[in-house]
Amino acid sequence: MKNPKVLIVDDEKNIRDLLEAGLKFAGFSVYSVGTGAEAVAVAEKAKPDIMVLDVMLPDQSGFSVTKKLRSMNLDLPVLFLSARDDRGDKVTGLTVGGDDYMTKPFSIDEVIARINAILRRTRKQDAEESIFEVGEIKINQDAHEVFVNGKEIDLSPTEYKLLRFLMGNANRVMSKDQILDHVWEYDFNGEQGIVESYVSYLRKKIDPLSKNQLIHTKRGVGYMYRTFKNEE
Amino acid sequence: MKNPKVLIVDDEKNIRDLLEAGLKFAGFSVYSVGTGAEAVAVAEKAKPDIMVLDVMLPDQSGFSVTKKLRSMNLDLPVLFLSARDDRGDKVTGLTVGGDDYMTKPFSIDEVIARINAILRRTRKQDAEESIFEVGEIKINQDAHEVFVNGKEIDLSPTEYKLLRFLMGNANRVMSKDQILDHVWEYDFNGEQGIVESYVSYLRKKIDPLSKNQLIHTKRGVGYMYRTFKNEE
DNA sequence: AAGTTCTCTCAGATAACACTCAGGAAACAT
DNA sequence: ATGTTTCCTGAGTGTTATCTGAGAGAACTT
Repeated sequence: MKNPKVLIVDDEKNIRDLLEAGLKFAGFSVYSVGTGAEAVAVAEKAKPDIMVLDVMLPDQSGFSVTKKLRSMNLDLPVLFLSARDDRGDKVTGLTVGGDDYMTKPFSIDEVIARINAILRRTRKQDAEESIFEVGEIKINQDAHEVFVNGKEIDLSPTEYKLLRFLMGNANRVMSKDQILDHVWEYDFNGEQGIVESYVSYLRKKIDPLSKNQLIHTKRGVGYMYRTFKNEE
Repeated sequence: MKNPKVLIVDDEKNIRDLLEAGLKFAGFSVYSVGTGAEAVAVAEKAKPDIMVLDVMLPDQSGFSVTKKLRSMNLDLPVLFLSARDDRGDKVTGLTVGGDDYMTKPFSIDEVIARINAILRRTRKQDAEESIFEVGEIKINQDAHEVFVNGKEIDLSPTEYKLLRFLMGNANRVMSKDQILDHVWEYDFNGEQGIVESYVSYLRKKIDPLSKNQLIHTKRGVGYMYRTFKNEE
């Protein structure tokens, strides 16, 4: 499948726009609605491959949306979103089969990663590996494992996300603001300094095992993961 | 048989939807009805391979449904569902032949496991063993026996389900929420702490007999059953 | 009826993590 | 060269995750 179709259902327009922009950029066809009723209508018409669904909607619960769809024989995997406080009241058994869910706030890249994981899992035929290899580093995204030239290194969740983001944009300078937007949660209000810190942590773990310098500083611009070395 | 057909009979729509979603994902063709009368009608027409049947239906008891079907020479195995309070009922007498039954609330994965067990039992020709082996651990699902490198260990039901779930998703990190959803009953509303406790119990029983560490903690992400050592 | 097993909760200890800050080094501009 | 900006990194702090043991209560055995 070339361009998987994603249906976003969330009543907060901020979040919807955020997701829409991020997912479009990641190569998905995006439909975006604010209510459960619209979701059912669009799902029926557009036949999306996956749905990103807020558990708490103004008109009905996300759970009832999936029920409605399933009763219409429109079976599609769901990535549920829930506010952190909804924790207790969530009806367990929500995530059957290949579904998954995450709590707000999230980072966009995390959403993309989970969507890809779900699509990979539900398309059983072409069960392509979740191996992501760029240059000297290989990431097993299912296992959250990172190998530098074959040797495993242990990264914290934030370090892992940062590395994945840089690798996903290899040979392209990413500004600290871009990194903050993608790697940190969408409501994070910190300074760019934290990016510097985490780049530092990453280097400390990667450099001892790498032949070339992999994470480059572009002073005044940002950072870049580089797979080859030419001049400079 | 590629896609066994399951007929779900339960008057509670929530449960029906839950089962439908879970069983569809598990690869079954699903028919779902809410009354005994419908059940008879659909069973006659669709010829399902197995029926999941609530003991207490609004129009008639589950028992009378099976009687009716058998009098019509439509013999199919049944997985009975009963509420916990129906305990005293003569449910035990109901299960003849390859039938089975379980009480609500259940975990979806348990339902799927039992359905597969029944189908395996009733299809005598390919009487393959229900051995499930991943890495150093082998599970006999019929006997509920677990062997670590050939030595049997004794697990409680919950420990067993947890291990089976992790093994079924080997080499993939499962979040505590996912584990809760799949291993615990559908209405369990407890905290993630219980997953930690049970992982701890499992390790205490497994680790003394295993060569490598099998259950890995991915801090901030979840747990993973691993079948290979990282090298390469 | 008494004992055992099992499930679940809770709480303390420990470790890991996220983040901030500040001094110093490096790159840049003038 | 000199001052300014930008970056690196170690130290420090508060927070969170994880592990584990103890114990209450339910359920099952004997």
